[in-house]
Amino acid sequence: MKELKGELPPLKSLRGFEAAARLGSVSMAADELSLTHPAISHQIKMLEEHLGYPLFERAGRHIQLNAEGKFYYGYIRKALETLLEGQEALTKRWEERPFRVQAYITLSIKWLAGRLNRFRNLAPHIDLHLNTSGIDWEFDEDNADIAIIYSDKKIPDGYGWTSLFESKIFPVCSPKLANENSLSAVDLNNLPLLIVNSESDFWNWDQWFHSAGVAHHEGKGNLSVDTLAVALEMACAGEGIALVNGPVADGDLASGRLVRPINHMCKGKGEWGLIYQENMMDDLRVKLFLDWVCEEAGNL
Amino acid sequence: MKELKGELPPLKSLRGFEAAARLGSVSMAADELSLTHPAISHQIKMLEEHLGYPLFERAGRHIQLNAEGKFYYGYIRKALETLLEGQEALTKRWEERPFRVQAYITLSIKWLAGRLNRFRNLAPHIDLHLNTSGIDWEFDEDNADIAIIYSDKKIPDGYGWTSLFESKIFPVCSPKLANENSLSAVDLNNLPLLIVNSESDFWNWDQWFHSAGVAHHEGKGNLSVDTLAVALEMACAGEGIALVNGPVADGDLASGRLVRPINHMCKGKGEWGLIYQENMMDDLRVKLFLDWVCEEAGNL
DNA sequence: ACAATAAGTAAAAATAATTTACCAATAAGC
DNA sequence: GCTTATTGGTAAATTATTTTTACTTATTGT
Repeated sequence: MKELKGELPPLKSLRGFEAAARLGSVSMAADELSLTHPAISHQIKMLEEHLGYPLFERAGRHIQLNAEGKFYYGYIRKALETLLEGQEALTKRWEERPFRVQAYITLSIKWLAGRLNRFRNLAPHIDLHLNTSGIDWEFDEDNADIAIIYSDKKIPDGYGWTSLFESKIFPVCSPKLANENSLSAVDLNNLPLLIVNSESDFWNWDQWFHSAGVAHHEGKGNLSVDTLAVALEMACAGEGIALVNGPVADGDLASGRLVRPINHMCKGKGEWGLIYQENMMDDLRVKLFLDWVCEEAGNL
Repeated sequence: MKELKGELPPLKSLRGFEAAARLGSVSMAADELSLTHPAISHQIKMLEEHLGYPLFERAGRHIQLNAEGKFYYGYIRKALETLLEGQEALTKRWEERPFRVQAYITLSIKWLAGRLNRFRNLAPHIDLHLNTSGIDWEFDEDNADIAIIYSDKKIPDGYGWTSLFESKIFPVCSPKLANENSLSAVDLNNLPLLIVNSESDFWNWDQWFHSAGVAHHEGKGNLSVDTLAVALEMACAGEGIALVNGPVADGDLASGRLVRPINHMCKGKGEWGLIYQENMMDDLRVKLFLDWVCEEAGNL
């Protein structure tokens, strides 16, 4: 796109010119724009001086556009209308822009997926984009407006945090596997564990065994997967024991697809919550989503 | 036309936004507009604050329009282009606007009409409008840019005056009438005089007779007309004697259609000249016309 | 002729824009 | 890997612009 060539008129004077031209009166224009009449008079003078010739006929105590003024008015009016139109269209576009929610894939499948229809009923005008593919464990503020994450770090300045679930770490497996085997923590070492290939899962298993007073020695027949969602599905299928942190197994426990073979539970270092940039609190959609998630989490 | 509704953006910031958006750089925009980069930075900030959301993505030390910014840019660009386009069209229109010349009907017929083609050759781009129908004896500044008039008044402030012809008052008639009659001023009282129904013509006859040392007594067979041009035509036809002031009979005297029955001539109170508003001297067309008329009048 | 209304003008006041001087972040060069 | 140059952002100070106040002129209506 090329550079604009030509000297633009004094832009501030355009409003005054438009109003005075339309109303045929300096005083009325001043009233409309909440200014005094000399201000309008001066604005018109500036514009006429910029152009080099008059736009109004001063007949007695009234002013009226002359032929050139009438001709010019059309352009000014169009330009100002374009500005307002653009602003309006932009605002509409802004209000309809996607609302980007970031959540881990497992939480999305096991907790969000079954609930999101309720949010969409609540706020059908919001164009929600759920982003689960983020490689990042942390809040990706460039690609999300809000995120549900598990964090054990201090929330940096400029970010808001709303707690959702406390960290509850416990093993789950299929009812069949639980019934066929004994129920002490030590015995888990002899069953196939479904290990998720992440630092936090390694830490969680260690922590759980440690808090149960049992040494965690790498058992045989363990399976490593890269997503908890997969591990849970395998647990349902009786392939082994998965360790969950938070609400991701709640649905399967309620339906009986999974059970807790041992009641022991420990806490992780962090907690589940919603994270967002503080200035996003002005955004109505953030407020709505935040309240809704809290309600769903039973955390009012 | 209805009032513009909606709050316009800070108009001064539009130029800065346009340049920065187009160039993708605050500094380059500042260079283009001969400002410093904080000025552009501030303009952009004003615009973003007015809208309530950002238009640029700040990635490191570079800026780039975001999706909304790109969308908005189209409108801003269009509005600014409309302003420039209007200005250009207006200037063109202004330069091509009619050049309005006021002249008495008789001078127009007897002096201007035969010469004007030369001016049109000289300045073919000028859209000359000759106005002779003005009832006014004086300069009608609302309807003319320049006028050729006879004036015996002081030229008011704010007006320019250029002398053309001195006042020369003398009688004319057809050669036939002149040859058939005696040639003394007294005798004119006995011939049919063609009196133009205007104060100045009454005064001219009186003045002429008085300066010739003859009493002017209302003769018989006089004819009153309302335009000197008609009186001159009647004089050509031998109907009587007309009195002229200035160059209006020069053409007919040269061609022999009219003669001066008596050589006596007197002066009126004023002179012929060009009158115009002083600020019109900036107008090239006024200068051109003025010079041309002076040349035609042999008054260089 | 007089008051009332509208617009123009000039100086003062108020407001807005720009610059200067600084900082922070990034990219490039050694 | 450290330094340097470039780019953008910020805040206070300066400068420029806009607006107002107070007054004048001109016209309209009574």
